[in-house]
Amino acid sequence: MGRKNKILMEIFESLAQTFGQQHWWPAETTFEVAVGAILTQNTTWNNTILAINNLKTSGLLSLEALAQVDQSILAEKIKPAGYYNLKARRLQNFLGFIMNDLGGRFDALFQGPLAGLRENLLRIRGIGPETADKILLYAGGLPTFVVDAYTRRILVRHGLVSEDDGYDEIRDMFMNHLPDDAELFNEFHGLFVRTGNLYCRPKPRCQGCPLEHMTNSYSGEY
DNA sequence: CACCAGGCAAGTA
DNA sequence: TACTTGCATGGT
Repeated sequence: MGRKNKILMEIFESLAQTFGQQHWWPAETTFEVAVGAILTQNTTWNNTILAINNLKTSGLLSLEALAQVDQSILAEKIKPAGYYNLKARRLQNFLGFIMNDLGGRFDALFQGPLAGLRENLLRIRGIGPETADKILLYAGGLPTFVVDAYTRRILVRHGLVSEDDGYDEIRDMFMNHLPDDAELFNEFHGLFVRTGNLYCRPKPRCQGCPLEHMTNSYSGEY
């Protein structure tokens, strides 16, 4: 599949070798995945779990309950995830789309051509490209690539994308040079998150990164 | 104490 | 179009 494919697969193999299977995303249901995708926006996974657990113990983690609960009550429940007023609104925007536009059928989010499904999600206030791709890939099992802050930072530090490349450019790079494989995309993103968490912080703290040996393209920020 | 986290949208010029 | 700002809790 070309040179870019080789580089990307080398990165994937190197990380997979080091960290093994990630089997991301940890959740009991696909609905929980989608809710978690919104709650985790610009927030740590740990804080997201606290919020999800509050929803579970309050019996709010279902289509009907989440669609109907008072927004201020919802906000209180998800407080640990931060931006709670904003995210309560975003969750209910998402639920409104499912109830009003999909007739309450959550699975309809994933039925039809990928591009159209993604556009539908992007029209919802509070769902941007990363959240849309997370929902489609991790809840729907559809082959779309998730680009997050870690993915971007790792690629920039390896000189594979430029600082000002947009979300879709980076996503396209993966999708144009890798096979259309949801399992691969799923694992790849999980591995980027793991690597980013451990080794690729804003202030370079890259010692011991499994990708350290690919020094030919390092830009000197290491 | 300062800084940061798996974004996104609205406001400004 | 390009840049800035608000949103907020919890861990290091």
